[in-house]
Amino acid sequence: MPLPDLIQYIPHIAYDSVVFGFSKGKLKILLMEYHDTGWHALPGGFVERTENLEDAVKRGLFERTGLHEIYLEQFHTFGDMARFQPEVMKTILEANGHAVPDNYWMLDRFFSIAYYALIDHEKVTLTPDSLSDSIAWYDIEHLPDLILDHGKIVQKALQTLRENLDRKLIGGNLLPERFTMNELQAVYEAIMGEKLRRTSFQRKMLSMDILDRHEKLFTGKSHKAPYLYSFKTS
Amino acid sequence: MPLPDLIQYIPHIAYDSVVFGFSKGKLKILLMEYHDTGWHALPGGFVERTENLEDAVKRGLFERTGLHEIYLEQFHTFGDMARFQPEVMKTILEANGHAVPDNYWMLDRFFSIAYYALIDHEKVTLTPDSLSDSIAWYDIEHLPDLILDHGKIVQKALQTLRENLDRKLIGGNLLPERFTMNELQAVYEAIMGEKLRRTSFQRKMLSMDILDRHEKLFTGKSHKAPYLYSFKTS
DNA sequence: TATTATTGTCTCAACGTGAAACAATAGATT
DNA sequence: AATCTATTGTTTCACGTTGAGACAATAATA
Repeated sequence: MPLPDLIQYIPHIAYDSVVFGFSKGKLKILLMEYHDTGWHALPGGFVERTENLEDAVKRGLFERTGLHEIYLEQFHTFGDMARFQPEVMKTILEANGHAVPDNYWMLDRFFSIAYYALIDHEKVTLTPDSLSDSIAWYDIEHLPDLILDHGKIVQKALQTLRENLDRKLIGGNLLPERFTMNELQAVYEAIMGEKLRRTSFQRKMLSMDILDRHEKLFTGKSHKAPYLYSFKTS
Repeated sequence: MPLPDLIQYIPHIAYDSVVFGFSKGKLKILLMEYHDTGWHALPGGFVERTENLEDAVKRGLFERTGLHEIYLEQFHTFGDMARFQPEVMKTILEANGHAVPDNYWMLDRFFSIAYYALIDHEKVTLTPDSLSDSIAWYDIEHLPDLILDHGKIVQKALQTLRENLDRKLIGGNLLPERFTMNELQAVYEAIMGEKLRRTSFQRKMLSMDILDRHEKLFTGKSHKAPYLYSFKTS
């Protein structure tokens, strides 16, 4: 596979996405691992010459997760000189067997527009890109070191997610269509990083009139069965 | 004055700033008016090759307002194809007597990183740039039509400012060092676009323990004199 | 039938806010 | 000097929200 040609992309502009998922009670994000280097990075990409910015991000997410309809929110653009480290990209490309000219466009200074996405962990089919050995879920509390300023990007994403959690009622995007109140509470706790009071949480969620209550979920355990809920579509 | 050379700037990347001020009970923003065309636009600019993004924005704000220390917050990056209208910039440049080559870099597609700033209206010394007849304050409720998507940028700035107003306690940045409770309330009302209850507002502000109370302000009017307040520096 | 674990609901106290009353006071009027 | 007017600072009361805990309901087991 040859090096991508600059002609189809806009130079100096990239995006990075922080894709949140929820599994086994933990909040996780998607990370790529590049060939040989062992370096980890956020899934990102470039914008085509005639493509809307947000369409580029959606295209990249679809290629890696197989999902088309994704909850997506832009949260910050990173443009410090400190993130200009051409030797990082050069090393990654060379580890893939490419001969990289010194003036190759991917070695230029880039501004990265960062988005976070919320997806149902169960629905994704992960596909690495050509430069990567893997794309996989990593527990938000035990992340490996990330290249460039990607660690800072993750922290800012998490901060923004926390600030938006109540205001935008987005927690449900991390769960399947139907879920128990306990599962929803676990999502909120994983995002906020703190325990919440069961009764207050339930009362608050129900009083907001955003949930539909469905049938009970019988798990086989010897106790009262919880109801299943879904978010109202209207 | 010759056309700026691309060499010193990063192509495809611009910033726009929504500078809020408060005067005569009204919330205002700064707009440029370009020579001849009569077109209005947000004050913006480009990022130098080795300059941090935020430093570029501060540089532009200093050139136009004379202020160095400014409350500044990034809120969104605009990257739709719909904002790619090279004939707009071409018309502006030609109205300034420039001969514009078809491939001139300022006619390319640009991504604009938008910031809002809060400043004390009394402290600014306004200076137009070389392409503009004027830079002046415009009442947020009576803005002229703006070029490209600058109207949308203003609306998004205002929305973000409203969302951040209570959470970040930023209203004071629009006032002088010392102010009365009534003036602070007027700022909040102008931003939120609604009247607030005097007693609740006062109680809330005082209970947050963010204000220092100073001497009274005697205006000569025949009624009780209000105290002056300032935001705690700590 | 009793037990256990968990869920759904209710109660009460503490707190925050809207609405209104009340108290204080700088200058004008008499 | 006493009174009046307009505005500011404070207090009170009603009401809604939330934390903390009690209580009721129930699915499977002993």
